[in-house]
Amino acid sequence: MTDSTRPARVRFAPSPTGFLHLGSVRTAIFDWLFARHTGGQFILRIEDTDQKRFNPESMQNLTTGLRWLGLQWDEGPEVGGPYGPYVQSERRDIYQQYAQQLIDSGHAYRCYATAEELEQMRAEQTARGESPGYDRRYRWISDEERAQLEAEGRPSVVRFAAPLEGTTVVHDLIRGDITVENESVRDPVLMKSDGMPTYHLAVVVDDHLMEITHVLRGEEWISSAPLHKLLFDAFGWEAPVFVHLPVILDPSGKGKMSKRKTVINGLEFSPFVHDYMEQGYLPEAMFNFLTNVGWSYDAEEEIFTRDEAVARFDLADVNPSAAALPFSKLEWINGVYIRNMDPADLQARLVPYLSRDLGISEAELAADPRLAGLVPLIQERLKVLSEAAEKVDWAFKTSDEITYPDPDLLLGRKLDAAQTIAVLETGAALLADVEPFDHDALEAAFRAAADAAELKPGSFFSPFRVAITGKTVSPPLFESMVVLGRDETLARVQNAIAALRASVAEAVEE
RNA sequence: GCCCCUAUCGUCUAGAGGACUAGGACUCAGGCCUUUCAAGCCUGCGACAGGGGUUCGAAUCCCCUUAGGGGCACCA
Repeated sequence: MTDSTRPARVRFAPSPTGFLHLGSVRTAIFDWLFARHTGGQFILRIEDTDQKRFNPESMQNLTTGLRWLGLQWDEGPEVGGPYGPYVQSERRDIYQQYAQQLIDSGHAYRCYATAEELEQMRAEQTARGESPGYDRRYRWISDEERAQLEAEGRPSVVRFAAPLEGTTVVHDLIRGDITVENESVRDPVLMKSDGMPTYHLAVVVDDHLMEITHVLRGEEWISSAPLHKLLFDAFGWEAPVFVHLPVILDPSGKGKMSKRKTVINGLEFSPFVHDYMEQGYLPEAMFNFLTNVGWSYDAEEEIFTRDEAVARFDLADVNPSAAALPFSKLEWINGVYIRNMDPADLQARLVPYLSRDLGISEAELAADPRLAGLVPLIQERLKVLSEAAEKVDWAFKTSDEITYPDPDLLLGRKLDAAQTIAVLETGAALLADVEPFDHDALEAAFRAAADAAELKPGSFFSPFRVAITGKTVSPPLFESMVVLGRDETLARVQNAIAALRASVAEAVEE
């Protein structure tokens, strides 16, 4: 159990270098859940101190993705807050001030090593079989040497003067104590020569200034946690609680999930949130799915609402071991959410996808009575919203656009072309006369006809399915007929009869 | 190479020394239902990495081994 009585301040601190990644989102979800659980704040901070890698497009991608998932931040870009600015590149002066404070107190120093010099140093270390790391060569130079280098105008960075002896113990909320020899902290760079801070300085200064109580981040940060602890100590600040979340593994189980799409056994997996938006995953399903990786609601239930998760979430219950995302479960969960939706809601959510895939304007679709009839028919058959088009496209075509390139598909089970034509003609007569033209009347009439013809329903019905939709797999038959209406249904059946006759004639000629 | 983290079915997980013949979910296989496809229902396959301790008793605590993962930048 974590102390849930005190409101926590947690931050999600991505760097805007690419598209929003599922691994990042899982961290953001845990941040959000913990903030809500404790009645605290969820803060968004942009870590854009690497000017070379900054990608302006990714800001939009990030905020869109977070909002899609319902992870609205309480403080941060676009919404402001009392601890701003929340974009690190706008906080340059703050970091410079704190770096100077560290230099003044003897906890940091300027280093004048060039990139080439450092590269050579590492090469030599590796050649000697030593582990590569800065050898502190500028830590103990004399004041005269320092003055000389400054006078020459040599560019410099600010490095942390790490303790040379002893050990540092970082307590991680889900992993316990992590102990590291201070000697292994090799005076990392705090301020780069361009005047920007490195992650290490910026994160410590900002987490302190923004009064962050719990630092949630990926386990790839474990190795720098002792450095951060040491920095908090050097400033004389109290460190926040560290929580290193398990990394998300590649679906293949090999290594961290990559930052690009991967193909495994012919299936494509994307690590980017926007791809799931596009495919028609529901944000609430995605949220539910991701929440179950590294944390669990209880021993039995895997489907739960956001509020239920907020009520139970506790960082102390997070599982420390790395996990691959179980994508087959995502499909299942999404299907569950779709099935549980109010049909009117589903219809509204389907409109943008159908509009895109069918080439019909959203306004036109929304007003089309066929859509309302179709949605309940496909609701339990949908795994993702983007599948809808292929399931209902036939309804939006004209009878001429339904073609039968392979007329044999029209054939009922164990029926030849002549028998199938007879079936279709029987059905056509029923379709012309049945009253009312609704599901029950149609089913009754067709079942009676199948009986009379001494055919199994499946074998009698299937020619109509293909005639009407052009496909062997479709939504339920009679409901589909009702959506089309009597005239359109009849026209398609007649076209199918004609297609079969033509194919019989062709076969005779040969 | 060095440092650190982790280890339960194929995958995601439950498990806080006795409630474990190790539970759930997804996937897969079989069956039922059925106008196709789904959905639903039932059944099945399937795991405590290995070895030492501690203890009356270990999936659970300790150690070693092994395996997997992360890190060793003027990137985050």
